[in-house]
Amino acid sequence: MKMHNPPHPGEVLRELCLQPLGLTVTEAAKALGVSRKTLSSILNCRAGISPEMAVRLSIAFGTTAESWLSQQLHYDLAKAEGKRRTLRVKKLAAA
Amino acid sequence: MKMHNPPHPGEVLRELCLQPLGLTVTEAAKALGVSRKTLSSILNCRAGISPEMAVRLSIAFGTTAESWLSQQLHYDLAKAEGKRRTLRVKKLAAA
DNA sequence: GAGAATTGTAACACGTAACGTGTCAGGGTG
DNA sequence: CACCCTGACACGTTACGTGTTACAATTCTC
Repeated sequence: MKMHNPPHPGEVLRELCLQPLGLTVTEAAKALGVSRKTLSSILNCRAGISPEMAVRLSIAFGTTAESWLSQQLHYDLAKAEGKRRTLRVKKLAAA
Repeated sequence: MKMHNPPHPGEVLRELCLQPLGLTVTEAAKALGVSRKTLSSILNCRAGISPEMAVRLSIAFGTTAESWLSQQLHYDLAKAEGKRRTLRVKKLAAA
């Protein structure tokens, strides 16, 4: 069940929301109530989906905020898991 | 299926991990490889579970990192949803 | 009761992240 | 050519996670 290469939510947003509707970044940013740069950063994988942004997306595109944050979670988690072996942690309970 | 009052992961951590094992904050912090303050902030709901912390918890307590981040997600989301009506967002697709 | 351990928390510093505004260069289109 | 869209950058603000240090309050132990 592990996602080895979870896509950045920005890619999904662009391909599943903006492109099908023929929306430009400028238009979408305006509708979402954020700056063009903010949306651009997300679309280009330079920023993550914040909880507030997830709610904005859920309003604009009729999806659930949870689905966006869940994608972001798996993306962030994949990176954190990559550092698992570098963390010095003692086991406190049965693994 | 909505979680109206998702508990802060810190409460869960204290009640389901530290207390059953009789661990002090100092001991647990040392085992996790973080400062006492960092763990204390989480336990007292002043800080969230970061992806790296989730991995640390998964190692120490034999749980999954995803479960911790998922709890944090729902906690953060509940707060963001509270501001849903204050966000000026235009609908771009069918709700 | 006295001393030690535990805990919460405040102050300060640092790195990172989200967000805004402004600007600029390149590409497409009227 | 002029205009719009886009990506990228600089700068500033705000917030958060983390560490260190320090202090006060509580609790445990002798």
